[in-house]
Amino acid sequence: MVKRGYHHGNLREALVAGCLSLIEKRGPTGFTLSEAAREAGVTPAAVYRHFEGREDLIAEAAFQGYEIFADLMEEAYADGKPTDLAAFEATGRAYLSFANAYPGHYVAMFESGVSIQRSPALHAVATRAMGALERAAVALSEHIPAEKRPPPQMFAAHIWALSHGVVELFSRGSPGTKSPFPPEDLLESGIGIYLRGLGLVAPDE
Amino acid sequence: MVKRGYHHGNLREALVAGCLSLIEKRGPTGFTLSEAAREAGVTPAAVYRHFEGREDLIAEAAFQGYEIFADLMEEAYADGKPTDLAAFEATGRAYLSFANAYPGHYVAMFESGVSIQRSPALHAVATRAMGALERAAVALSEHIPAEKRPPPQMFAAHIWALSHGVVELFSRGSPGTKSPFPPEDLLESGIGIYLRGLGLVAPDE
DNA sequence: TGTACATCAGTGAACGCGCGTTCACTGATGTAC
DNA sequence: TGTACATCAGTGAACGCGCGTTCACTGATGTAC
Repeated sequence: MVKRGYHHGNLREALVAGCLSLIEKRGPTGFTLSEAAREAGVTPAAVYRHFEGREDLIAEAAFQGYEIFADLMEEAYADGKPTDLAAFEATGRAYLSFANAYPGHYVAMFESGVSIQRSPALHAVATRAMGALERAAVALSEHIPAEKRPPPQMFAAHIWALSHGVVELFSRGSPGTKSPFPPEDLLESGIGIYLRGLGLVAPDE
Repeated sequence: MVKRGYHHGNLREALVAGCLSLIEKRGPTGFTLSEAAREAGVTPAAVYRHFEGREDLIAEAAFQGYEIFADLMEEAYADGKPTDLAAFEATGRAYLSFANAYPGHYVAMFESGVSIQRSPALHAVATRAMGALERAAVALSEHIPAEKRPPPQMFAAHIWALSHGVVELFSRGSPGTKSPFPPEDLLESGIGIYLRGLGLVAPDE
């Protein structure tokens, strides 16, 4: 920690970090520009040296989240290694583990109300993240006989929705949350059954 | 509309209605006790004749939502008529159509941060709603050979998660939302593939 | 039917609060010569 | 190496705002006799 007297050193990142931890603790509502500043040991006015305002700070947090997320997704996909099937499953799991490992980023991205259209850069990185999942779906779909092959974007959407639902309902302490099963198992088994339904996994095992 | 002078007539319900429409328009964050009062043509202080405060108002809105939801789910389940399979599918669809038809309630229930444990009444009605889905899952599970039968709560959780994910990601104008498919189709096809994976639907059709 | 009175459901003024944002400022840092 | 100066990154006071909540109050309604 090289925080020194008058000049902070790296206020920009400190503010993002504060934003993330507040958002994680209290939800996107509970985040306050003033409080993030306070947490960084700085006057609220100082924030305006680095961001246009409250919204802009959250958007930056979301942006950084998407970058991490995109990296993780691409790493999970790994160009379809070892098999298209395994790679596809891995992207689904990557979604959940991202949500677990970066809860603040996750909330900033998906629950803060920040539009993906807010800036071209944000849009680009979000597209990159989803691109990995879509590529996985396309590769996988080629294992299905062409005449009974649903559009690959549909797989991607199904898996995305299932993962998001598991995260929102069972992985975070929101509503009733007497999670009957660990979220990992729930997602794993859900994806398994789903892939069987597509005829991509043997019905016996 | 029998709203008369000094006495409102039915302020309690008018406040709930105002709360719902605000929540629907602006999200759970954008809801203000004062504004709900204003919308009902009444002083903020008047709210305290009927509710303990802001939180309490939202909780009432959520409660009413759960009641509608529970009714819809039970109706969709219809004691397993005409078949266990059809009834199960119908409860999944009911989730989505509830979210469409009652967006304000939906947000109050699932995104406002109101805990289901807030009051016994709230907890009871939420349990009733989920009960329909669970009963549908139990009935359905009996069509699967006992030795390869996963726990029925797991189906219920999968379908719930998928439905919730579809709603959050593709049915409401939140993040990127260039929904590639209509949400109804997405959910329908997702459930279809899933049930095939369970061996409950013939793999050909 | 009329009157007295209790109860109920609102008012409106006031409070303290923390927010986001602006502004002129100043202390610290970096650079040219 | 030393000095002058531009630039940068903070301060702190101030602003107007709308919020949730409280309080003593008052107008409207319902009821007993």
